[in-house]
Amino acid sequence: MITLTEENYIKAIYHLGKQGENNVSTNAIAKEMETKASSVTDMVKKLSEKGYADYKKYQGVTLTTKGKKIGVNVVRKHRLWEVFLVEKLNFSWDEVHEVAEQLEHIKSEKLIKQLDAFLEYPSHDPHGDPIPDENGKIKSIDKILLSQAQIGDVCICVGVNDSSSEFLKYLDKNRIALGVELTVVHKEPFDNSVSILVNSKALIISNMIANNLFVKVS
Amino acid sequence: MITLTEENYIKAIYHLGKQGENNVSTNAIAKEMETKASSVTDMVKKLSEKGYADYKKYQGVTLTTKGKKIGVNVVRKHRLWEVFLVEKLNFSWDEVHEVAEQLEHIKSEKLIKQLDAFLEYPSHDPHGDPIPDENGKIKSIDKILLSQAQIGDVCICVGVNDSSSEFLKYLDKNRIALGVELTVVHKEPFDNSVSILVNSKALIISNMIANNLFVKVS
DNA sequence: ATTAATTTTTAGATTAGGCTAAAAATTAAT
DNA sequence: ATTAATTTTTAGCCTAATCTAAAAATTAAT
Repeated sequence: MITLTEENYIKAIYHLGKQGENNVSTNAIAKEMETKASSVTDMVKKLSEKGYADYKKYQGVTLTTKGKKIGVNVVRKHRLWEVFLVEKLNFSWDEVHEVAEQLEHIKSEKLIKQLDAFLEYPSHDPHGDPIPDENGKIKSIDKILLSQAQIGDVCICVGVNDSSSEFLKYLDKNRIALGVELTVVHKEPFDNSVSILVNSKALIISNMIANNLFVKVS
Repeated sequence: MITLTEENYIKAIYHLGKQGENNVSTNAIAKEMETKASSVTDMVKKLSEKGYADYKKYQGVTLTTKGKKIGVNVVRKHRLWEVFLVEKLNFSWDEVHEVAEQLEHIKSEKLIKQLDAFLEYPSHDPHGDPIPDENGKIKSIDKILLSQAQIGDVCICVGVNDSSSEFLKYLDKNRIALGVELTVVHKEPFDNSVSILVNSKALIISNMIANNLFVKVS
């Protein structure tokens, strides 16, 4: 049996390794998990012994197939629950993370299968992130950061890079949501800010914002 | 902060003390929690220190107001989740317990408030047990065990005493569900079995079954 | 009212996970 | 190519929750 803590470490490694491909450093995991590097070393050894990860001293860690499977499944559960919270329980997209962090650890195949069906097999979570299918397959759409879009581009907002409450509330305040159309009017070279047209209103967006908003050019 | 284990002990004490009124013995808790008496002693001391229970050596334990509040809230969450699983995710009443045992520990006021609304404020769970309201108030209906009903009584099945999967499957097999009408035809003094009419069919029910089925005489 | 049986508590160990401080290895900088 | 800085690991200790075995208290039985 896998413990809650092990599952959380696997999730962290999964995210840091971009789907668990690259070597992930001890310090990176420590930062992500808000714990000390020494604790990470211990846990990473254990994950390695249990067959969830490959680890060599001082070389960082990668997930095994078995570990990746767990990682992607936690992500699947997290995102399905987020959809549930927003669609069925009227949570807003900046409120779901904390609760989904808890719900993602509930163990029941049937629960997730039925939840998926109940939600009508959603493809993306409320932040635009793709929901892996039951085999762990993720279909990603070709999205770019708003900061990469060209002047004149008409695009649809499809996701956020940062899903912190502060950022999401900023977007709400400016009536930017997934599915909303944006037109790039001007890009200021001095500070890399972007002037856009959204909901037929002009809006100037800082580089920081533009770097955290995913769009699809239409 | 209360730990998961503490919460589970409180729940056990709550149930054993019938809403936490009576003194509960160490051994009773050990049996309920499937653990050793010595572990119970340790935990009960801790609950007492933390103000969730009153405990005197060799005298058993009772919940404080603070402890009862937690106990009743766990029960509320457990039963609401059971309703969700049956009503929305097509679980059958014998499949919900295990999953609800996990879901009952999710911490989020808003989650439960919204879930309650989403389910349209159910008064009872799928086994006929009442769902405490957000203030912990439980409205109990006047139900009796089928074994207590008199010959000629026409009654409605309103709950189960034992909610083990085996018992519930027995009921399913015999088309007995909550809301179903039963007529008591005969009570056999020799073995205390009960002959009933259910769905216009005659059925003989053992004393053991009759002792685990709650009905309301109409 | 003693003795016997049962229940409960204590004492001491164990396991999971985490921490601090020091040592070892790696990487960066002169 | 050494020295310096950083990262990672080790060693030793801590807390929560558990266990076993033995001791103490309570309850039951003669």
